[in-house]
Amino acid sequence: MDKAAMIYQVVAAIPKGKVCSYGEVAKRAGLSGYARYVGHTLKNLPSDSRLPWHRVVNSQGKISFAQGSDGFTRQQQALLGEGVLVIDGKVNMRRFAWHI
DNA sequence: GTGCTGACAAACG
DNA sequence: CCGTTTGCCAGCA
Repeated sequence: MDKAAMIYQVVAAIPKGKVCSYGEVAKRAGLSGYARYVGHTLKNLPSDSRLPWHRVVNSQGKISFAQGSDGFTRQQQALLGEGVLVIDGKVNMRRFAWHI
């Protein structure tokens, strides 16, 4: 199984309305320490991919894009659309963090 | 092969 | 809470 494929599986398994950190995704994919690789993989996603990449944030619960950037806005809107509260680019991990 | 970069993370101060 | 430092791994020039 390809590493990228493992990451896709984990990201695709994140329930709607929940979020997960890059490090967590990497761990659940059996790729401990590959947090940065997860970011690299999501960045390379084809535009026609239906992967819920917007449910992945950094360990601080913040969107890993510069505020005001295109990616930032799209991710924030996608999360808000699922009922995830995003304030100042930060997600309330207490309520929306995904854990098995 | 070497060195820098990046949608990261954890530990410090 | 914020900035810095160190550790990580893959991709690219």
